[in-house]
Amino acid sequence: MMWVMKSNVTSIDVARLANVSQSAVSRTFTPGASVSEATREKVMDAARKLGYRPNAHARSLTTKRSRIIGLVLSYLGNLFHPAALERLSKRLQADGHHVLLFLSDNPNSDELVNEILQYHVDGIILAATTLSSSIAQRCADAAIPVVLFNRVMAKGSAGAVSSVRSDNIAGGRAVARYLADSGHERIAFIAGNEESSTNLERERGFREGLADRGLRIWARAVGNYDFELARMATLDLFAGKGERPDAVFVASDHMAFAVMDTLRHELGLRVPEDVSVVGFDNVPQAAWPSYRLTTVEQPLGPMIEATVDLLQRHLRQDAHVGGENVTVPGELIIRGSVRSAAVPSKAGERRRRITSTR
Amino acid sequence: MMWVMKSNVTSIDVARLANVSQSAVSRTFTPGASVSEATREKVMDAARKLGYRPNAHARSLTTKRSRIIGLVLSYLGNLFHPAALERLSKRLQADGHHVLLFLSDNPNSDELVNEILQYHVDGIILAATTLSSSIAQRCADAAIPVVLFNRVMAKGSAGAVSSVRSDNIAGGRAVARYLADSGHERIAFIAGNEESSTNLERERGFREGLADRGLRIWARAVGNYDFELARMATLDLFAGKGERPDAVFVASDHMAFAVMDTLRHELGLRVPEDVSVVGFDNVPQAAWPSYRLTTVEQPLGPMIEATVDLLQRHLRQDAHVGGENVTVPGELIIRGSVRSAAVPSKAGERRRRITSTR
DNA sequence: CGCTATGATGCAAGCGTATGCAAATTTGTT
DNA sequence: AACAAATTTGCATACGCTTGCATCATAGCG
Repeated sequence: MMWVMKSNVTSIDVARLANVSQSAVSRTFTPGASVSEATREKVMDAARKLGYRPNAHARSLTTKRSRIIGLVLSYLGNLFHPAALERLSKRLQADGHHVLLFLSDNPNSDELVNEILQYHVDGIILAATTLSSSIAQRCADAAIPVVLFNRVMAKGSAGAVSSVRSDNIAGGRAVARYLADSGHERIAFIAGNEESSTNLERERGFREGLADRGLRIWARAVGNYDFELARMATLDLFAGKGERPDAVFVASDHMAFAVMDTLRHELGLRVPEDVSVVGFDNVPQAAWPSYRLTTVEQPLGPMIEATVDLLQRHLRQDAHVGGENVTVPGELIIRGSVRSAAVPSKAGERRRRITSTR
Repeated sequence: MMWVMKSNVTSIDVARLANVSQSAVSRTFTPGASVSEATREKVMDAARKLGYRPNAHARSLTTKRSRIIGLVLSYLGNLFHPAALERLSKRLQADGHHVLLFLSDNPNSDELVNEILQYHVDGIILAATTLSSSIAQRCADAAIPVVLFNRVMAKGSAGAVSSVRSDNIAGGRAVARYLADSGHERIAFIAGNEESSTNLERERGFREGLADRGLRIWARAVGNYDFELARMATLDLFAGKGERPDAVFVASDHMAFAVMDTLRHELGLRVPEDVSVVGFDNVPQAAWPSYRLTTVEQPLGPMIEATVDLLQRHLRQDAHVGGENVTVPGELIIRGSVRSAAVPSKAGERRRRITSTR
């Protein structure tokens, strides 16, 4: 077994050893090809002896499929991203795909597009909130399917780019109603990246929800999905000596942690007694006892499934399928960061279905 | 500019349009090849017009270098991993490499090795704490350089596999001394994965450090680098009605958060007043106000540099360089989770150089 | 037993690029 | 102006694999 460690073992070597043609070797390693059981075994034996593995580059050169998916992220600091990355990656691997990872916060991504396309990836998943949409368009132009994860195209020509996201609008609205219904009046909002579709939608839903209850955003600041900036935003919002917010809706859990920490440890305020905090994403840390953050779930499982499904569908049909936008419903996860009549038991949490946007 | 979106533009198409040979095209895109300025421009023009990008697969078929690095991780739940992944990935990209990501907690990784090797990656970075060492060996046998990140080979034949880690032994020892010197007597240890080299070394250094001060581990439990298991371990350690630990050294920050949360929110104990907690890694969250965790730094910057450097060196010399083991020194980051005479100011932290192992 | 489906096999032509070699061109030198 | 040296260019082949096509062996059927 694998005595030879010459790493450039080719199908020809195997063929020679097995006394068959090179095609036979190729066929044994091509699922669904026509090979008799006899030769298949001869080939496998020889292959094992030589430590042969088909060369993926040569293969994709002829088949024009690389079984590689390009995955683009901006950074992993926001805890939602590693979680998404991990599950996406494992899911794709399970499907026989492989993930070429691109980490880039540089929206001027001519470079990026080039490098991705050089590898003739079968598809691209764009999970970078901040990347310009033009990159998506350029990839789609190159006739390779693109699906936006957790974001949508700014507007205009959709091309062949699809998207998957949770229902940010409904989520924002649910938060607004929940906060209003539990008696809050001076409700602040801390935005993420103001350009991002996620923030836009969450804020919009939030505004609408407040309006439904005859309220409006009482104060607003921008945290740009960053921990430190969220801290500054909090200090801003609570700076004056006069009236202060009695609740803050934060556009991401990651920022919400900063907000809670700042409130508690810098401003000496209690959460939720003095001020309520709600986040968005439901990252694992939101359930940690230090935070017990009430938040809107982004249902990773369904989002991943939808993403992979879209990709698969694009791959099967060389017919140019138009872009499709999937919205997955989430739930409001009620933990302990909001003051309300009925506080859930110490470590418990309640889940509340979010009614669809319209 | 790029009117044509036929994606299979080849160097031949470009050659035709530019009135040169295919070789000329190839040469313009090969740094260091011999092309006159005149033809280079003709080629570039044509290439731009057609939207040409060299096919990476074809290229690596002939050059036998893919500019792809395989990066293997087990999971991203432990916050040290995403941080490492992000910086590694960006560093490699900056070097013109690309990252093929493999997420796998399955140590029976015949599959994994196969899939990696099919892509003829230029090198492999193994950052999965739990993966069996045999996989490293098998890759090294295939004559492709392997560097272990944040872990070392169990033992035995080193082959061409190198490793980079921080000085876990010195770190563990520094914690022991620090805890002892600040007056703790009943010092507990919560282990990570007991097989992992990181845990082995940290625990060993810790034991040695305690011995230096005439102490020994007062109680011990296993958290297996998992949040929930660390919680259980904590409950275990503090179960009895009698004497309890007055300090806990936890083998990773990620588990340390669980420990602090459990101590504070389930057991009603104060940190650091009632019990001190020290972690390992210095992940970003360790600095968050809710935790202010005293911990041992794993200096990501230097570790990344060392890793990339090793890789580069292996790539340059086709001569089979033997394995090299790099150990990067870290520092003890003193924040607020340890009771001591001099508590650092509210938000501050002190850094203390760790003297080398020997 | 002969004839036709059916499946297994081999041949050879690509897939898109890099590169050694020889020819052609430019440059430099006297 | 003539020749040597240096540089640029094109030709042709190789990289390792897949796949259409033709051939061959086998089995199925009347």
